Amino acid sequence: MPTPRQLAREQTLEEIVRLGREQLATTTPAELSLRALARELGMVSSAVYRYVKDRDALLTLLIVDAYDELGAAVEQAVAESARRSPSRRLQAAAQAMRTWALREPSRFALLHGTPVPGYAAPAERTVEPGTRVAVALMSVLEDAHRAGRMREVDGPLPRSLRTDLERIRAEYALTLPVTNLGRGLGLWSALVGAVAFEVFGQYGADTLADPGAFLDVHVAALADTLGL
Amino acid sequence: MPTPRQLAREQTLEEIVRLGREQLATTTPAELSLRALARELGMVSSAVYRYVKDRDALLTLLIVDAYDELGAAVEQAVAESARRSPSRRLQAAAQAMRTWALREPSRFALLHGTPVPGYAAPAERTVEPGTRVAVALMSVLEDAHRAGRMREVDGPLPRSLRTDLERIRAEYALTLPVTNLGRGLGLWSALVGAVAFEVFGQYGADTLADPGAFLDVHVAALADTLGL
DNA sequence: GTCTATAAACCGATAGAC
DNA sequence: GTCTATCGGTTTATAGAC
Repeated sequence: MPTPRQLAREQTLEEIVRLGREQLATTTPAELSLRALARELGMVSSAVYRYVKDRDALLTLLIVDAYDELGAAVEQAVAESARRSPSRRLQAAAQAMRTWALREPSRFALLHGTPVPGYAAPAERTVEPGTRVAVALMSVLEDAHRAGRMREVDGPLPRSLRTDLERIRAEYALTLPVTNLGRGLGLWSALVGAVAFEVFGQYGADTLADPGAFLDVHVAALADTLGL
Repeated sequence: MPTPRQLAREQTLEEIVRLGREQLATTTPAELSLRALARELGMVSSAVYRYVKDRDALLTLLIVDAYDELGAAVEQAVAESARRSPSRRLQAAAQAMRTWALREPSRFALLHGTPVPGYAAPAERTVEPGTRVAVALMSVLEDAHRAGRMREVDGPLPRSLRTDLERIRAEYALTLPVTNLGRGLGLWSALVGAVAFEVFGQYGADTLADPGAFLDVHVAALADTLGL
């Protein structure tokens, strides 16, 4: 039973996140300013501290918010493509990520760009949302494996890497071979890399007329290495 | 025939770049401060404007500097591994990039992290150094192709993508098939993505005990899609 | 080419009255 | 919970004397 007071507080917090997102549109995460936020809120600077402990807490709020939105977008793409081929599902996931990142470049940068010096995300709040995209990608691989649509890829793995992958496999109750899981992790970073290249403008201004089409081709090639 | 005046100026400019690099170690590119630079230089703030037009010019200086150093490191790895297999050469290039990025995380972030809002790199100064890594990677593929160690990968390419790739192929006087060139571009972004994941700490604190080993395995898989 | 001084902003964070 | 006032910094950039 939330008191009216708590409701108002909740609402203000949402407003803070909303305005924080807006602020990110024109500044870097490292330049986020509680004071500017207060201005927009129509509050005096010190009042904000009643809602947000300090600048780092605001950052955490925004990071979790962005991870959740990106994660939801990718999960939805994966769910909606459930009846298509694994390779197509990965393409759908990649395009969902790309679309979100192009619409929200600064929030994408908050997640995958330059870390804010001196800020360390609290693991207990950011790890779970931060892995949603990876988990969604792995679920595509896992589905493919269970449906017998994925061949085991070979290649000897260094011992420590095999150990790590086996731990992850157990943690998420996966059944696919660890070699494939390893490539899946590679896929994750490759996707983020490809999207970041486009969003951050590193391909060069007019190198690619249709980066979306390139991403599809790229993902198809990556799916191939995954035994799909 | 440089006058003593010009020599001194040159030296001061080098000092500015050196101190700018140091400043990047603790701040984000967007927070680079001409004033802090002046302090370190033992100059008064306004004096710096004699050497550097404004903050953006400093940024450009540092970006070109970083691109050149990273590019040289990767080129060296490619050159030194000339007699190894194409796949090994790509691994060497990837490790060179990783090593540089881990040693210079903030300069790596300057190149591949969050763009500075409001700053647009002048193409005529940054494009050439900015493509050195990509050119080095493509040279490995081109060498492999000419030595008959690369099979043509197939896969239909969308028209506009094929056109773009053919233009690039002509521009750099490459002979490898455009399909392979396309995957090469994908390799570039995938490498940057993988290194960024590690440098920016996105794999999670203790997910991988030996990220370097993972990168080798990852690159080997990518080389496979390249027909190597 | 270096200096002082200055304009005109900005920031995080806190104390303490109401 | 909100306010004023404040501490103790920070910045880009310019004008003008030397």
